[in-house]
Amino acid sequence: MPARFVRKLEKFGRLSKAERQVIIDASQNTRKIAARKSILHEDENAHTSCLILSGLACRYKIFEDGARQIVDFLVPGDFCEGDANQPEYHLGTLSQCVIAYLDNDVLADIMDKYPRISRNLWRASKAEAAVLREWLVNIGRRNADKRVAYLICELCTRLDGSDADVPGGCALPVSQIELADATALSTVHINRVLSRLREKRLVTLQRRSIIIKDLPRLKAHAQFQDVYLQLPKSA
Amino acid sequence: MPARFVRKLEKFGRLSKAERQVIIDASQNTRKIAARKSILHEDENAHTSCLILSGLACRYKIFEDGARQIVDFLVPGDFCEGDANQPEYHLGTLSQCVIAYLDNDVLADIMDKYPRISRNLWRASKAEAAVLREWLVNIGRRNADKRVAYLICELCTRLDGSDADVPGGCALPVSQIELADATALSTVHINRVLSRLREKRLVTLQRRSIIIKDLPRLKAHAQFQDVYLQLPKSA
DNA sequence: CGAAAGGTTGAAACTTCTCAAGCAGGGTGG
DNA sequence: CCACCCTGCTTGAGAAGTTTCAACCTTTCG
Repeated sequence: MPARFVRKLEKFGRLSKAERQVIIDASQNTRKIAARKSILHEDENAHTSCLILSGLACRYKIFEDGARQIVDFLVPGDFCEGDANQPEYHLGTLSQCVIAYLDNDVLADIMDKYPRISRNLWRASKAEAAVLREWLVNIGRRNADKRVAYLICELCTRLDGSDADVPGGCALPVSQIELADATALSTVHINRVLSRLREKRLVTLQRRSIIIKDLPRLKAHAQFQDVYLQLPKSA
Repeated sequence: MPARFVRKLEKFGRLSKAERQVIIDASQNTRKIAARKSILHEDENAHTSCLILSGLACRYKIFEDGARQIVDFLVPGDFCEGDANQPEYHLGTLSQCVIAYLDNDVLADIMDKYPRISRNLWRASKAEAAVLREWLVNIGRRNADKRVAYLICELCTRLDGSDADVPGGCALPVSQIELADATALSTVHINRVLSRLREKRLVTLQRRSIIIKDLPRLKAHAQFQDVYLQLPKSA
């Protein structure tokens, strides 16, 4: 595995480095997936887990009318799997991703062999729940401007360091449509919100990506506190 | 422990009955808590877990201006704990509750002794995340009428059987203010939504509680699907 | 070169919120 | 026992935020 993947994984794992390595070693295959593709095929959904090695992915729900709600972003180091109990939810890539796949049976064996893995998967899952709660509050109680700024801060923080091109900030491979799907706003309104953020020189826009050059300033503007992300203290 | 607690626990546990029993046996103490009280004192937050034996509780975030967002309900059988990484979040009761408390150190010992417990806590946590995703979608994408109906359906389903007074339905010990806090709507608007539901004879209102006599009809109205709750198939 | 996808802008409509006032019930102290 | 108060519920009217619709522009890609 290329060194840069490992570097990324160390920064933001919800599992420890050693635990991720166990999963990577047991992985049956690693695939490179293009942007905007499904991560799990229909038939894999119920019995396959995966570990994001690079790129940006998300979990989303599709409604009958085609509307979409993104409910979580997945960054390098995140462990995820399909859920047969949420059949309308899917995992998909936003940028090109490299993903390690693992059959759930193999995962069960690993958990038998390394009891700490299941305990730490529990911890990781609790961390995921903390992020979900924060999204809930964000969508439920913050107005459009703060909501968008807050979400950008979260994503940028979780991706921190994985973007060599923008030191101290990052380029998010997210279109305005996708940002609307994640914040539960219309694309038209997202566009107006981003225009205001651009006027304040907090973000720069490019087709299909959002560039943040001064993350600390955006965090101050969004009143963003990152405790809930449970980052390593050294960061 | 009274038999009715056990009966309730069997219906809706996210942990299996046996696992809950292990936790109950290890519990240092069980307390009866009045309605609208905090479940964990400030100093317990970081090192105490609990298991709801009866009653209805919730997790919520308090904002500086006093506003509140309820992010989850806790029903009998649910396992929960404080989270030092989300200092603005709290656990509180809505009705009178009986709760078993457990020190996290003791929980760690249990997990060493019964490896399956940690694996199933992981499963339980994933189930909790599924509920959170559904709340996110509910608040993000449904209009006030559907949102309220949907949430009532979820809560009623999770509480199913614990209300002997309303066979086939239930009485939710939730005020309009609390429902507003959970759905991210204003109390004024909740009142108007509930008036419409009452006109359609889908709910009956009492001071500080909402009574559903015909849950199947309300579910049809809200287009509520309960797969995500992962109920036992026998139900 | 044309088509498709993403972004931008304006105007009107709609949902929900806020403010404000009043009502109803339950509990408490005199 | 009554008066009062506090909390929760109800209703109206205006304001605010967000969506929808529609048109057009820009970039990318085949």
